[in-house]
Amino acid sequence: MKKHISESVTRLATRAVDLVSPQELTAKLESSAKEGRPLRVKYGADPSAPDIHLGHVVCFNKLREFQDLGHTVIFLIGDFTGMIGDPSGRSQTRKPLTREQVESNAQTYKEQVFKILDPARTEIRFNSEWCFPMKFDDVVRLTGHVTIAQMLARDDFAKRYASQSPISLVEFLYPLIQAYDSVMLQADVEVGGTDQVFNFLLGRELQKAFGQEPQVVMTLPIIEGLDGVQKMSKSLGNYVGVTEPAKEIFGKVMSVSDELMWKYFALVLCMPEEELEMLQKAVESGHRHPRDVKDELARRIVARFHDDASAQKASAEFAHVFSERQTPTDMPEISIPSELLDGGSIGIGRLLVHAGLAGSNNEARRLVQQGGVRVDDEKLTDPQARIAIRSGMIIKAGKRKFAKIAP
RNA sequence: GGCGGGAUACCGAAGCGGCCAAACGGGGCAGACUGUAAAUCUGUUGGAUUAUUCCUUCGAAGGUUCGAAUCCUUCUCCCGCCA
Repeated sequence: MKKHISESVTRLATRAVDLVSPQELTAKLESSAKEGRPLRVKYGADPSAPDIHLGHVVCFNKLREFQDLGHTVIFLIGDFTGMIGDPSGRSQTRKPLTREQVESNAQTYKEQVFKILDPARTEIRFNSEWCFPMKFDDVVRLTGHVTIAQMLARDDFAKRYASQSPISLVEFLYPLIQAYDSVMLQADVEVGGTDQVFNFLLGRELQKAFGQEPQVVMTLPIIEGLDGVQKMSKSLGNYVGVTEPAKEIFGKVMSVSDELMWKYFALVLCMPEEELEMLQKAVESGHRHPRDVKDELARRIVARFHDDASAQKASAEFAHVFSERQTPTDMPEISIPSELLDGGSIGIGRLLVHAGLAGSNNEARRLVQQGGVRVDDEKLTDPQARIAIRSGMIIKAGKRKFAKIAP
């Protein structure tokens, strides 16, 4: 029994960046086992970004581990915060949401989250439940638990304060709300990215103030997105969404840099440490080509969110298009309205724009001048060229954009 | 309440009467290379136009000038400092 629990702790602590504290986690697991009461593991979600991507998956994997040990995940949707937005208007990503938007986002979340989490052991909650009924005196009393010095302990606040950048009072309130959520949920554990440590720790403080046993805080690494530098996020557009088509997921993963792919193996696929090291050694020694390893990564990720067959297909198609430079097996078909045609032909610029392969005539011209356009595999260099339209004709713009003239 | 600083293209940031569709960096796109949509290097990056050129863009509205992102007026918003 004891041994069993220490194994659980070891397993749960794997790849966690912070764990406050292993002793407390052990104690909680013990009392959970003794009382037959599953732990309440909190995960807070932003209500405005319902596209779950690989960055979230890192945390969900961990939550799933808790579930596999019989514990309950409380998936908290921060709809209160979402509906208030950021009144200071500093952050464009924080536009106030309506009730309807929140609900439809929650629905989307459910569909996506259960690709990883076990619905039977997941509780979905909204913080508007307790935030909206609060009276102003409740709020003021809540603020009494925290000092400015504590707030300024948070790294980004400290930096901004030092550099005389603005810090809105609302921004002080958000961590407080998050912390209060932990109180209301009586969370035993809170899991999230490393950027959340401060907020999670504040949760502990507040729980203590409310006479609760403080939650165990567990943070996981943040993975960089496709650009390899910034954290994966929807607003930066460098993400791989779990509901994207197999082809897209595959291609996006293939565009991850060689160094970064290891992180994906570790955190998205939860590859055991020893296996990961072996793989890395195999690449370093030249036994395996990084491209092939990345292909494996991409296939496994696709298989996880779709299935093996789609993964194989995506891989084959990728090789077909990018390694062998063949045209893809399927591509969007376009038809040219007769009013755009002049004697059965059309200017290349207009054609590219119409096909959605270029955003403007100027862009189309640039594309042609740079040698990025091929019609039926023949490179065009003259931006003024006129194309005699023929059904089945294939237009290629850049490396990966294709269109076919409809019959 | 007093004083000062600022608002520039997707983002950051120069420019401070004409050579400014606007330096530079990031990002994006394209090309070369590659068993990768990695890395690296190169080019490109408002719109219309075959081109000459024209149109929109430097917080908003007016004004000065042959000519304004650049000067003046008013306005809006943001930030800091002191109280």
